[in-house]
Amino acid sequence: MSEISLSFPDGSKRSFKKGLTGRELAASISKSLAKKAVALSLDGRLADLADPIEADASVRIITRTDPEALELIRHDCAHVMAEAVQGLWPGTQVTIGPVIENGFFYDFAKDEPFHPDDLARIEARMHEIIKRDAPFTKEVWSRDEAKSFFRKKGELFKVELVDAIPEGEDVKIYKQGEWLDLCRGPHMTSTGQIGRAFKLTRFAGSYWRGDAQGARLQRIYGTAWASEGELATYLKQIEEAEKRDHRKLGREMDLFHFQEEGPGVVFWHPKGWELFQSLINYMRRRQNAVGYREVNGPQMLDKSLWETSGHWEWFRENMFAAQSAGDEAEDKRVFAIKPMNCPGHVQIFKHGLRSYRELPYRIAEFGAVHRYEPSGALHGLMRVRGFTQDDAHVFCTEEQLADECFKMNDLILSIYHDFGFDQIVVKLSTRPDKRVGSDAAWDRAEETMSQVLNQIAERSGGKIKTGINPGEGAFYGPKFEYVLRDAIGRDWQCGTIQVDFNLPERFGAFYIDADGEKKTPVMIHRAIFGSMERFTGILLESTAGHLPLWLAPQQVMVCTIVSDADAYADSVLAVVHRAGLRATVDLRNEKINYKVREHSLAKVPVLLVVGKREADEGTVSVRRLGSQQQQVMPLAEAIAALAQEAEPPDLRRRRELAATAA
RNA sequence: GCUGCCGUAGCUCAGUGGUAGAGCACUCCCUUGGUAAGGGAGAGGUCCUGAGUUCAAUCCUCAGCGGCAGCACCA
Repeated sequence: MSEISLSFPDGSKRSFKKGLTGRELAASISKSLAKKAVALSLDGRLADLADPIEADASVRIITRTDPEALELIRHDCAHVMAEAVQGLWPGTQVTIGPVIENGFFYDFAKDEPFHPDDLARIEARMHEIIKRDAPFTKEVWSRDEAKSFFRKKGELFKVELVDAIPEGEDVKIYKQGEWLDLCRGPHMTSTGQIGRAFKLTRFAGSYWRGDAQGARLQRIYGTAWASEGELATYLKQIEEAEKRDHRKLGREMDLFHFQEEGPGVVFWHPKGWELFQSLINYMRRRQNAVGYREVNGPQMLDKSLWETSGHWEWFRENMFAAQSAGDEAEDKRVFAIKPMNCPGHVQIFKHGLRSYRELPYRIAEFGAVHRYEPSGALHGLMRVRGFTQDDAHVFCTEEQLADECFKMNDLILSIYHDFGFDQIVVKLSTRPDKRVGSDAAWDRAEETMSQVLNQIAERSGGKIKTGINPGEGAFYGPKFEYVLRDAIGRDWQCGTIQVDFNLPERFGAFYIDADGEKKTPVMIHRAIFGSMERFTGILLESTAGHLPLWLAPQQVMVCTIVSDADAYADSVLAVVHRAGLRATVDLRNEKINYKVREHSLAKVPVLLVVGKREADEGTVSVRRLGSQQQQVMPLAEAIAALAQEAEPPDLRRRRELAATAA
C-alpha cells in the first residue's frame, strides 16, 4: 500500500493512496467540485476522471468552464455526431473525428451523399443523445478483440486504425450508452456535459488519410462551445469575416472582376489597377534603394529551357504551353508560358561574362506568371492562374549567402511593418522527397539557412517567431516562408527566400573569380508580397476595404450639397489634384445623404462636402470614412493635412531623413 | 482534380412544364435638399452552353463550362 503526493494549483500538496481516481480526488475536495468536474489535468495532460492516478503529479480538476474543457466538449460532440449519423443511416462507417480550431469534424464512409437538410436532422438527433446523458465509459481491449469486433460490424476503417496504433499503446474503447468508438480519449463523464452550444456548419468531401488516391469520405464540420453566448459570438465572427471577403469588397469598391472565359485570371478595373500600381511603385522604390535593378523577361520561352530548369519534369501538369495557332506556321516548337521568372533571370545573368566584382548581382521583376492551378484551388485573388510576382534573384558567392539573407530579411520585415503587419513567423522548409541536386549541396544550404534562421529570431529580440516545415522545400532548394498575421488574426504566407545551389549549375551559369577561375554562383530567389494579386486581397480583407490613405485608389470625393456650389466644387477639385491626391467630384442632382451613403459604401476615405456656406467662406466640410462626424476647415489647411497623410511611408522617411541631414 | 451544392437583369435574389418577376444600380423628369437611400416614369434578360425526354423545357435527364464550401494540390 503506497502513497502518492499530489500538488494542487494553489501550491499545496497532499498525500493520497496510489490508484485514486480523479473522481475520488474531486470528491475529497468538495462535493460541488465533484459534481462539476469533467476531467483531470495530470501534469498538464488531460485524463479521464475515472483514470487511477499512479504516481506523484501536479493535478487540477477540470470543470466545464475551464479553457481545457473546450477540447473535450468538441471531441465529445464529434462522438455524439458519429452516433447520430450511424443511428440515422445504419451501415455508415465512421473513420476519424478530431478536434480542430473552433470545432470538430468527423469523416464518414457512406454510399449516399449527405443532403444539406441532413445537418438539421443530425443536430436534432445529437440533442436527443445529449439529453439522454449516458456516461462515457472506457474499456481497454486486446488488438485482436477490437479488430474482430470492428470487422464483424463492417467497420473496416476502424480495423485499419487499430492496426495503426503503435505497439505498447492501449487499444481504448469509449462507450456512450449503446454506442462505442475506438478513441484515444479522454472524454468528459457523460454526454449531457456537452450542452447545447454547438452547430453543424457544413459538409464536404475528404479523403481517407488525406490521400487523393485513397477512399473518398464525407466530412461533416461542426463548431462547439462551452456556452451559447460563445457560440453566438463565434457565429457572429464568421459573419464579420464574410463581410470582409475581398471578392465582395472588390465588387463594391469597383476594383476588379472575374468572368467565365477567364477562370482564375483577373480583370483589373481602373481603381483596382491604381491600387495595384501603388503597391508596385512602393516595392520598386524599396528594392531599388537597396541595390536591386529591375528587368523584364519574356512571357514565354521554348520548352527546352524549362526542361533544363527541371520545371517541365516536376510541374508540367501545371504549366500552360503555347504554339502558333496557324496551320501553316513554320515554327512548330512548343513554348511554355512562364510559371516562374528564374530561368529568364538566369539567362540575363549568363549573358556576357560576369566578374566576381559584380556579385551580389541583384535583379528584380514584377513578373506576370501563369500556372494551371487545379480548378478547385481557385479562390478570388488569393489563388489565381495568372498573377504578378514581386520576384527577385540574387546571384552571389556562398560566402555572401548569409549576409544576403539577412539583408532580405530586414527588407521584408520593414516592408511588412509599413503595412501594419508586425506579427511575423519565419518558417524554414527543408528538402522534399522529390528534388534535384546532391545531398551534399542540400546539407550546405540547410545548414546555412538554419543558422540564419536562428539569428533572425535572436536579432528580433524574440519578436519574430520561427519554425520548421520538414520536407516542404522547393525542388531546387530549401526556403524561408514569411507568414504574417492580419487584423482579424488570420495567417498568410507571403514572402519567401529560397536558396538554390542547383539551377545555376543546371543552366551552366558562372562568373570569373578573383583567381581567374570559373565559379558557379549561388542563387537566391525571393519575393516579398509573393503574389501582387494575393497581397491585394489580403490587404482588402485585413483592412475591410478601409485602405490607408496612401493606398486608396480614390482618396477624395468632392460632393456638392446644392448646385450653386458646383463651380466652387470644381475649384476645390483642382486644388486637390494639384496637391497630388486622387480625387473626383460628385455634382449629381442627389441629396447629400445619398452621396455620403454611396461613397461610404464604396470606401472612399475622404469626403469633402461643399455647400453654399463653404463656397462663401472658402472652406470644406471633411468627413472621414468610418466617422459620423465632420469638420469644417479652410480649404488650404485641409488639403495640406491630407497631402501629408497620403505620403507613402518610405517617401516620408526619406524626406524626414533629408531634412535632418540638411 | 475529388465530393456536395449552385448558375434567372450590372448586383442581391424570388419564381413556374405553356418563352419571366422584385429591390438596388442605370436613363429621363420633378425636386436644390446640410452629412448613410426624396418622388415619379423608363429602359434592361438566348433564365450558363449543348444534347435528350415532351405537343411544349428557364424548370425534368445527361454531358460540358463556370462559381461556392471542404478535401487534395501550391515551383
